[in-house]
Amino acid sequence: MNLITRDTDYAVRALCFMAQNPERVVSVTDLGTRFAIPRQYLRRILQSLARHNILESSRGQGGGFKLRKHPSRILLSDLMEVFHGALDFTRCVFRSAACPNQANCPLRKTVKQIEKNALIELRATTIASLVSGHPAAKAGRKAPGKRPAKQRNEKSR
Amino acid sequence: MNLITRDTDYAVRALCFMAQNPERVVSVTDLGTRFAIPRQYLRRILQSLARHNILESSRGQGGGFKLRKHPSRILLSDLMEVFHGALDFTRCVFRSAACPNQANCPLRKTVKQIEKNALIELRATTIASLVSGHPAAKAGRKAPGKRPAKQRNEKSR
DNA sequence: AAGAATGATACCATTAACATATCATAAGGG
DNA sequence: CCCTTATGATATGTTAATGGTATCATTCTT
Repeated sequence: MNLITRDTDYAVRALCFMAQNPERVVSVTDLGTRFAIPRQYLRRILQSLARHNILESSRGQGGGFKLRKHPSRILLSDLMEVFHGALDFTRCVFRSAACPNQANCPLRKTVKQIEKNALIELRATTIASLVSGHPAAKAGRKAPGKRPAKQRNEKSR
Repeated sequence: MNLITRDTDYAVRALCFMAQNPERVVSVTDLGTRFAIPRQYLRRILQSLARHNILESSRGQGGGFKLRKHPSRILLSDLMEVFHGALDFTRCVFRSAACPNQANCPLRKTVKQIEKNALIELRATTIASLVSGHPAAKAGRKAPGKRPAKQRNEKSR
């Protein structure tokens, strides 16, 4: 029942740093020591972000990662989706055949609505807004930028 | 990252049935077959609710459970708290010493605010609102009733 | 006294979360 | 050219949360 998992948390820290140091290519080793994040773990996270076109990577000596997108185009919800797949607060419970009235289950409906509202806020939160300290927007504001085509997440393999 | 776990789901189904059949004492066996919920599992759930004064239980032949509170006084958030303890979407991640700037971490702040909004909606959702099909309230409405003293949840033992 | 119910609690299985290890490949500097 | 430093990909291990079962004790009704 935790909204933000460690993957997302670590990703945010790394991305915020990169947003504050654009152009610079940062290695996992650097970031790992800087934020006291387990090296291999952070590495897998950044590799995922690279696969999802959020980061750009370069190999070899002097290699590392840098942002591929503008910080205002990297949404908190994007990161969560990279690690968990499409956000769905009602996932397992209702998907199971156990629930007889899938279609008009009142609990399902309610939770879906709550999820929808939370999603609006998660989409309003970007790396740029986190860096600037502006508390993003209250629900209702439209997040900037076009939403690109859906991509596979790191679990579904 | 799932808001509603099976405990909560099963609890809601059982409580909704009881709300529609007040005065009636229902046994676990009855509810279990009625909703195709594993008997022992449901039993543990209802026992928890009884310990938390949401249900009233009677033992022996003809015994079972019935509501101790009016359905409008049973909040969805109450049920979630019974099974998970105080709701905290930012639990582990930020609690860990790993985060250097606990106090003014921008991600933490943002997620706290999102949590707060979700909580308002979870508190506006009651067994009564679920039964009636009225989609509870939009964020901002005050949930009815006084909040009783804090109780231990089922995990912290 | 028998049977049907809950109270309490111990136990087990599965899955998700968190983390590490390793082999392959690529780039740069001596 | 080879050594070092980096990522790409992926296999494996560990711990905690979730979902579920079993059992003994107690209580109430008949």
